[in-house]
Amino acid sequence: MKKRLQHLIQCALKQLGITSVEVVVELPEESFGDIATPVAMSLAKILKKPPRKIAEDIIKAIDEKDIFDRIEIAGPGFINFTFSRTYLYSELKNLIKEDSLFLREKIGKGKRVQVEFVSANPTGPLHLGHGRGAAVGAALSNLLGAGGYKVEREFYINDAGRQVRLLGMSVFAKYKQLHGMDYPFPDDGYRGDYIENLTREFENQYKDRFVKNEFDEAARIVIDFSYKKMLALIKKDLEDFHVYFDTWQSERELYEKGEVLKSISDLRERGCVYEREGATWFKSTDFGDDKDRVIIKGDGEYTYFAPDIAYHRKKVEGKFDELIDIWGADHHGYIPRIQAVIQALGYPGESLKVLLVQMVSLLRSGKPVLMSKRAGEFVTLREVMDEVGADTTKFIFLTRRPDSHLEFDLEVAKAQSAENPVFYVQYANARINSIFAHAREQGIDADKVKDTEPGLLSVPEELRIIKKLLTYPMVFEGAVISHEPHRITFYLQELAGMFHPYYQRYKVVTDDTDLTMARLALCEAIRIVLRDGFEILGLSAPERM
RNA sequence: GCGCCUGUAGCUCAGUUGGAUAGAGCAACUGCCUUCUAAGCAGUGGGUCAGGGGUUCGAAUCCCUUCAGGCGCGCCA
Repeated sequence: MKKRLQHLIQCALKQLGITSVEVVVELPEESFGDIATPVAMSLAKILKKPPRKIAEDIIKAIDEKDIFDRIEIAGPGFINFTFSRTYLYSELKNLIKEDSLFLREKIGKGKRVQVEFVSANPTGPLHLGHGRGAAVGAALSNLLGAGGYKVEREFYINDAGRQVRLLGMSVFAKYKQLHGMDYPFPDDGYRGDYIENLTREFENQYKDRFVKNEFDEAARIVIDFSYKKMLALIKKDLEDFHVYFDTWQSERELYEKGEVLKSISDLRERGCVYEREGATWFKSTDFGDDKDRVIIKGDGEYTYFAPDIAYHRKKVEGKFDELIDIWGADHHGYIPRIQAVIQALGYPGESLKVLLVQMVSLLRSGKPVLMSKRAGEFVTLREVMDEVGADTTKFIFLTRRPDSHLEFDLEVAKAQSAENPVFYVQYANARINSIFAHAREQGIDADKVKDTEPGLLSVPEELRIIKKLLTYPMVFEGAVISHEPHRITFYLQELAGMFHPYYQRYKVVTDDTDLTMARLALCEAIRIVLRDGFEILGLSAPERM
């Protein structure tokens, strides 16, 4: 629809001797028309003519006027187009016939993109902030996949370094204590019920095998046991949240394969690494960072940054055309140094797009829920899923821009779980489903909707819905380009908001067979679009509610 | 102190990357189940788009500035 109009206007402009102008097309307020362009206004400056006069000339030069009912100039120089019914019907038929092919603009053209998200430390269960990252990352990945990209969803596992070691130490201390020994708990150790459970599981498997050992002697086994259990827990949480990954990149593997060493010597050869005060530094200030960063500490240990250099080196040197990292906004200060690494390796800093997902502040009845990881007190994604529901939780995340600060009130969310907009949208799908079931009971061959002529659809509600359906590809395209899945969410709410009143007012299945078929066709089209949206957003599409 | 994000209806948030009279859900109030599912529908009220300047045909949107909130500025991760 959009492309067709752009093409028509482009041709008209060519006739007027104007080329190389981008034709902006937008959806106006309904009373003005179905689709509009402000192009005459933006040409006013260049042509030094009044915009309304330019608009007139454009309209005169447009071919194929028959797909429109009206073309009008309005306001300061908008051109508003209203489609003819014939055109709407034929497009509706195409939609039903082509299904998702009709809906999804193939913008990616097979380009390979990697989306890395969640990447939570395997030291405990996922919390709500991870949930937001998961919902957004999954939806964005699905969106890009639908938009013609080849998408790889990656989870980076921090299975080396201090945090998993600390996890192991925490479990080890608890294990010793379990055996009645007085053993110091690490200062920054992990606490909480899940550590107790983990310790019991560990004891269950190894009995008293390590009671006489110091931590270092058992380190590898305790650490591995613990983080693997935690990782399994995380995987289970994600699975129940209906979020899936294609690859799991291990940090430890980067060490073991020598990638960390290699990437440092690579940077060294490029003259971007130096020694000072016993430490090894990366000269990130050469690439716009505000200070240089330590890679290897004075005590010979790697910083967190070191494997990240290797990791992102692997990314940029990999097979991907585009790279997207989704991070919590609290890591935003980390962007310049990672992009410095990328530039130091000879790639443009924009090779990596970092999408920041803002903080989630958790409330209960308006009061902040204080979360202390240290004390092991935090509300997990699982608790919220259990309390509020997975679809509802996701929907709350997907009705907001990623960069908006989110207040998640458990009580409100729970209260809304009955009234949540997600059900409103899913209910539309369920209703359509039962309409079809009913139609079949009446002996109607509902499978024929694909060949039905929708010409009998004539009430205003029907035409409005058809027009709405036909704008989906535009909304979809905008969502893909801007990396904003939430646009789909809002669209679905609007579509459902048209369907429910229609349902209330008109019966689909009546004695009039032809009209019934036409209306079933409309329902089928709505269902196709709803399901497409659900699929992208990672929401379930219940057949009945 | 510096950097990033945010500020839109009582509350939670959209606003098609600069377009026309700023929208939705919740909350409040009034009605609607003998009908393909009432998780629904019809209706009412609700705004100094944080404040102030600027850019232009046109600003919630872009620039400057003030205020308010969040986050970040380690040889932590």
